[in-house]
This record gives sequence, C-alpha cells and structure tokens, in this order.
Amino acid sequence: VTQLDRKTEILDAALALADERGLEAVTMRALAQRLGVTAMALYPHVGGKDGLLDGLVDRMLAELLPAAQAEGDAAKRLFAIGHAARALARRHPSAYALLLSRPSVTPDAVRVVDAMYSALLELGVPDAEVPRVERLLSTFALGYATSEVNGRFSMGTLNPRGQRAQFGPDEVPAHRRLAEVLEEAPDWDAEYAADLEDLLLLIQQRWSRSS
Amino acid sequence: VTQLDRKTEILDAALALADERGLEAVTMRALAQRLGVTAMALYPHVGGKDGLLDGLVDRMLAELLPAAQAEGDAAKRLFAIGHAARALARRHPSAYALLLSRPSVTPDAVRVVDAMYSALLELGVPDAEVPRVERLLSTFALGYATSEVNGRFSMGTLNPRGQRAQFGPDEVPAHRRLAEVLEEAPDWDAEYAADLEDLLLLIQQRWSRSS
DNA sequence: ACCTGAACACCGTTCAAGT
DNA sequence: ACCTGAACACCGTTCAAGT
Repeated sequence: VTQLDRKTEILDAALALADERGLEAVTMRALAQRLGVTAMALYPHVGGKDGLLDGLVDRMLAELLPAAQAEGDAAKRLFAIGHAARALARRHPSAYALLLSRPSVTPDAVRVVDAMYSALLELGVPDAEVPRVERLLSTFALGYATSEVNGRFSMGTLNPRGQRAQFGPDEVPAHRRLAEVLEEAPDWDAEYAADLEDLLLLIQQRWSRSS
Repeated sequence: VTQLDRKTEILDAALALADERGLEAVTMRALAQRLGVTAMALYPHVGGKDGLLDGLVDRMLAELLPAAQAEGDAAKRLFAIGHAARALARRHPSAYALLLSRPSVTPDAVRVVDAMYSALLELGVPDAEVPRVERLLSTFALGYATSEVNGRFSMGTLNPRGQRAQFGPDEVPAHRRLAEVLEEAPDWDAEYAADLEDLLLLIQQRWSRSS
C-alpha cells in the first residue's frame, strides 16, 4: 500500500508546486527535485505528465468531497457544494482549470455528483431532468471559479472609462447607459452567492414541490 | 497596414493548426514551418508564445461578434449568442479553453458584451444587476461548451453500469435510483437549448416586465 | 523593416544499468 | 521493486548578422 501513499505524496507535492509557482512550473524535473529524487523515478508512480495532471484532478475532487457530504436540507447542501467548489479554486488557482478540461471518473467524483443528484431529487426535480440540471449547476460553478481566478471578470470592470474611450459615441450604447454601475467594483462573494440563489430559485419555481 | 494583415495571417494559421492537430501542436517552430518561414520571424508580429495565445482568443471573439449583432427581440438575440458560443467551440475545440483562462479586452469582446447588456436591459433586468447576469450567462455558455468539447460530460453517462459496479450497495443511492435515466445517451443540442431556455425563464420571472 | 542561423537553457520520455 | 544517468528529440527565446 506504500505504492498508493507514494503516489499521493507525489500528487500533493505537485499541487503545492502548482499553488506556489503556477501550473507551468510543474515539471517532471522540478517536481522530482522537490521530492529529492530523479525525474524518471516518478514515472512508475504517476505514469508520465498526463497521468500526473489527471492525478491532480482526482486530488482536487477528493478535496471537494467532504463539502458534498455536509448536513442540512437539499438547498443548503447544494449551496455548500457550490461554495466549496469556489473555495477550492482559491486554494488551487493554477491547477483549477484542469477540472474543466480533463474528464475524471474517480470514485470521489461520482460521489460528489451523487450528492448533487440526491439534493436535486429532494427538491422535486423529475428523474429525467436531474442529470441535465446537475450539469448546468456544476458547469456554472466550475466556470465561474475558473473565470474568477484567471481574471476573466476583472476587465470589463477594471477601468471602464478608458475602455469606453476606444469607441465612438453610441457604438457601445449599453456600456454608456450602465456607466455608473460599471464604475463600482463588484463584491465577488456576494455576486456568486446571488447567482447560486437565482439558480436554486429557478429550480424551485420550475419544478415546485409536488412530492 | 500589411503589419496587421500579416498578424491575422499568422493567427489564422495558428488557429487552423490547433483545429487540425490540437493546441499542443501549436509550436512556434511548427507554425513558422506552416507559413514557410523561420520561428523567430514570428516574434515581431505576435510577440512570443503568450502573445500568440492572446491573439487566438481575440480571433475567436471576433468570430463570435456577427452572431451578437443579429436581429430579433432580446430573448432571440441572447439565444443566438449562446448558440454561436457553442458553435465556436465545435469549430475550435482545442483552442476554445483559452477563452476561460485568458482575459481579453479586445474591442470585439466589448461589443459582444455590449450586445448582451442591451438584450438584458430590454428584458427588464435592472441596471445594477445587468453585469452580474451577463457574467452568469457567459460563464455558463463558455463552461458548457468547454466541458462538452473536452469530454467532461461523457463519462457519468458513457457506461453507467460499469461505473456503479465500483460501489457497494447504496453508496451512491441517487445513481441507483436514476439508473434507467442514466442509460440514455443525452442529446446535447437539446440539453443546451433547454438550459438556455431555463436561464431565460429565470430572468423573465425574476424581473418580470416593468418597463 | 523584415528575416535568418546558431546557440542557450530548458522540456518529456526511452532505455540500459545499477542495487 | 525501485531508482539513476546518459541520451534523444523536442521546446521558447536571445542575439548577432544579413538584406
């Protein structure tokens, strides 16, 4: 079983390296050096760079699992998972994007999805719609956290004046009309919470309690 | 102006290369060879590998712009943008993930956002909420398309029997209850359309026409 | 102004060899 | 069973040089 422990040791080191110096600094050689070993010593355990990155996805999903198994009613559990997904991104900003680009069927991944299925069923979503709604929610949560840690949101907002200056009058009329609103720096915690509430509201209104 | 044309020529070639052989095959050397030139000849035009990838994001957003300027009522325009974002992913599956990880403030990017702002205002979303709802919608659209082209969706669904076999009885109860539903292969076109409809429904119910 | 060629410091990975 | 060391075929990028 020291095999498995060694693998998680390696993955932990890789994740720490990604957190500290970015995903592109996660090199077989740099990772090996951090572990006091040669790069080729890693291959039997993680199976090359691709296997290493898949392993990082698994490790992150394992970190998400406890939140998925929290207590409370269905809506509360979905909020907990949603906030945990965002907290995970803040903990591992550089590695997080892997979650959207590398499929994973780790047992822990299935368990997280199962927790969401259960909550949606409890909320009255019909069986046939549950997988779709789960994908809608998880896609939004992963996409939001990814966008946030990668800075996709902080540019329509950073200096809207200088930005509008590139355009002629009424070339971007909505930006002009929203000028004052766009001046304010958004509170991302509040925005994300509001988004989750809206999505839960959608679910409750669309399939109001029949069970 | 042959400067700019040369740059878009290079970006077009890079995008084509990514479409044909994957983003990791987009190498300064391989790209240069495709253009019948030396790798270092690219540097003055695109400014290194990072600038090249930023350029790919800009090119893709430019491809999205025509759909954003389509005709019709507000809801119809939002659908058009949503579907165009997914079509873009199918056209450039490998490069698409860059949209979520590399911020862009290209004029075309601002124009696309402006079109969404306009549609949301027309639907009755209050000024203060428009930027948040735009981020919600664009995040979902980008995240969904990215997940789809990267295969994140095709694994809870591919062979659900073999997957459940890893677990003891009632360890994943929701998967068990949804067994029949999970057997069916989803129609992704229909699912994405249903998601967009649900999100539009949310908007219309939450801020029902007061204007 | 635009391109080339050689060079540098890196990659992931293979493979024979050690213990 | 686990690790090493040298080697191979690549990277992105710098820099002096050509025209």
